[in-house]
Amino acid sequence: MSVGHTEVTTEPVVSCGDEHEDCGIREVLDRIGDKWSVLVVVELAQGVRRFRQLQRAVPGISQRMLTLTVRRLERDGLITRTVYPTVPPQVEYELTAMGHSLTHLVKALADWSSEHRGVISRARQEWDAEHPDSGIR
Amino acid sequence: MSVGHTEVTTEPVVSCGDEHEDCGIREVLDRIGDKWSVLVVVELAQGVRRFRQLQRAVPGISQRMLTLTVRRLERDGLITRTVYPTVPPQVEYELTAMGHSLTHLVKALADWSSEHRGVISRARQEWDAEHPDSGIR
DNA sequence: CAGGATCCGCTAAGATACTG
DNA sequence: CAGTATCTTAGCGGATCCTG
Repeated sequence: MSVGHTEVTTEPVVSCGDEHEDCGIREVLDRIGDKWSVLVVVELAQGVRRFRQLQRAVPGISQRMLTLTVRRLERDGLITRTVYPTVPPQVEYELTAMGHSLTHLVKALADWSSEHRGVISRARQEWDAEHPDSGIR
Repeated sequence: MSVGHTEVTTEPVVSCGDEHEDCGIREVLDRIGDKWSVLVVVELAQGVRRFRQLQRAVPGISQRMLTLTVRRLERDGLITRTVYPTVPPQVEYELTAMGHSLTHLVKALADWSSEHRGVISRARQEWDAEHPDSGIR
């Protein structure tokens, strides 16, 4: 076995050898990679929430987007939607068991983010300084 | 303290109490939540790759999208771009240390995905059956 | 309160052609 | 090979109005 060749390749953590090409990563990202899903999930991690409560908890989200977001999360079995036939109507959203398990993943994301936020920010500034008008942003 | 009130609230895994509102989750998702970044990172987790190698390894990506993707990853300090002034030109992309750490996160995503893929798929079929023409997909 | 229905602008992303 | 430049399109997401 030849030495001298300094190729590190730090052990393939993701070999992606299971599926035809992309693991199932894209499947997850297609669900939580959008603008709002994670924020809704994070809020629901605190407990049961009603529609308006969610909208207030996630500033900037429109009714339309909130509706679409909770519908998709419900469709995937990540949250439940309970309608109480009162007047005025009352609808409660709650994480399912799977939804809660997703919460752990979100925490991993948050942890990684807070750990590297500074480094990324500095790398970005440096890159922007070296590439003044690159169009990238 | 009253009992009787069955509110579970299964321990807030993500309390999100650090930042003003959304933790740093969106920051990560804005980087890897797009259509291609993760796939490129996964491929680079195998080792150093050249431009065309990456494009072949990620079927369906266009030159333009690959360029944009690697530029952004480079800007964020997740990969390095090394140009060898040969002819024809040769450019090598490689994960940085931070890029490799991101790899662990991606593995967590892949694991969660493969664990729940079945459940999600079934939940989705059931939902679609109950809501024939809802517009959601 | 909890949404459904519309209209509409913006940008991400694909296709194509060209360059050092 | 490794890109850049340009054009075009799809659809995400915002705003607004309306209903049970």
